Amino acid sequence: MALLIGRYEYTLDGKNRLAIPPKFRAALREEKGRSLFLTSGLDGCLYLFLPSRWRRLVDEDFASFSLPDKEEERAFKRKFFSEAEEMTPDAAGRILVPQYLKEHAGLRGPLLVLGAGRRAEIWDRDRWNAYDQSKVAPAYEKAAKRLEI
Amino acid sequence: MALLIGRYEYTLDGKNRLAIPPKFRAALREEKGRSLFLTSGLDGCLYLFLPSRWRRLVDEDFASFSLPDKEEERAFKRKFFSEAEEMTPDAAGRILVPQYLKEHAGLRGPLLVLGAGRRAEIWDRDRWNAYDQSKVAPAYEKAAKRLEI
DNA sequence: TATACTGTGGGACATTGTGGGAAAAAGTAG
DNA sequence: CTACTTTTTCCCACAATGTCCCACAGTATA
Repeated sequence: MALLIGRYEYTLDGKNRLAIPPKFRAALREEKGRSLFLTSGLDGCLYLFLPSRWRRLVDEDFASFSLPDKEEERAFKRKFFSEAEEMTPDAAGRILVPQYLKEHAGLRGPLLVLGAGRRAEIWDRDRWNAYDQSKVAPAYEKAAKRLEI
Repeated sequence: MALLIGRYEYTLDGKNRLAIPPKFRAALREEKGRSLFLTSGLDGCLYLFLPSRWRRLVDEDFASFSLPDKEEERAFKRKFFSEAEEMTPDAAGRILVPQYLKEHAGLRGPLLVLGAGRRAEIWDRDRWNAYDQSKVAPAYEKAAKRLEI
């Protein structure tokens, strides 16, 4: 599977449509399926998966996943599946962001679509900046030093 | 069998009819049978199964299911079958929710139909929100990190 | 400069959610 | 069994939403 990298800035139009970066569209064309999978992510963003990654997630990771507490496991699986959507980009390469996911990620103004390796992430730009300052920047320096980049 | 995912908001009309999300109807059309199976679910919701999943549940999972305490097993199976209904959507894609199931799930105001993988679930929206806050949110982050999504 | 592509907007059409009425079926009382 | 009432099923209606298609200005590419 292609690695998703890069940073792209878009806006949600009046109909809650979001453009997918051309490079990610190209990656999608290389895949077997035609649709992307959009879910609510951690730290207030949305996750976007290519079909191959989504299938692996569901068929392997998820199928064998269990928690000691069955009630917790049920709760997790409920949330995971109920806040996931299969979206096929329209002719202009856009997907539709459902209202509840828009709210989850606090999408108001300009958005960022970030490559994040095996997935992409969608952030409200302001929220990303705040998160970047408070969490990413400090961690990044520390980690980069350990890696000796 | 198709995975059922996504979140959809509806209301029960005056005749206790509930719309089925178009995507789930499409999944039903792919199946051999024409009807959905509705049962009382855990944690105060209703479960909704596609024909193929229901058959597997009854023929395999259920047939081989046993409890050490035979009386408990009998009680469970009684409840399971007696609170299950076979519902065929009408021309507008709605099913009829029996009174006792409506009460089991506390369906009063707006409802949610949630994709939950191999089944769908029907929740009173307020009840889901309470459940989400108290059970799902705490478990979610922990589990998502373990999965390394 | 010309060409292709991208991001964004908007209109036309189809589908959906929801309500209600008529017909059929089931139940009840005499 | 008959006459009447209630419930259920089926069909139609329609506003509102969603989907699909085309448009166009701006940018990058050749």
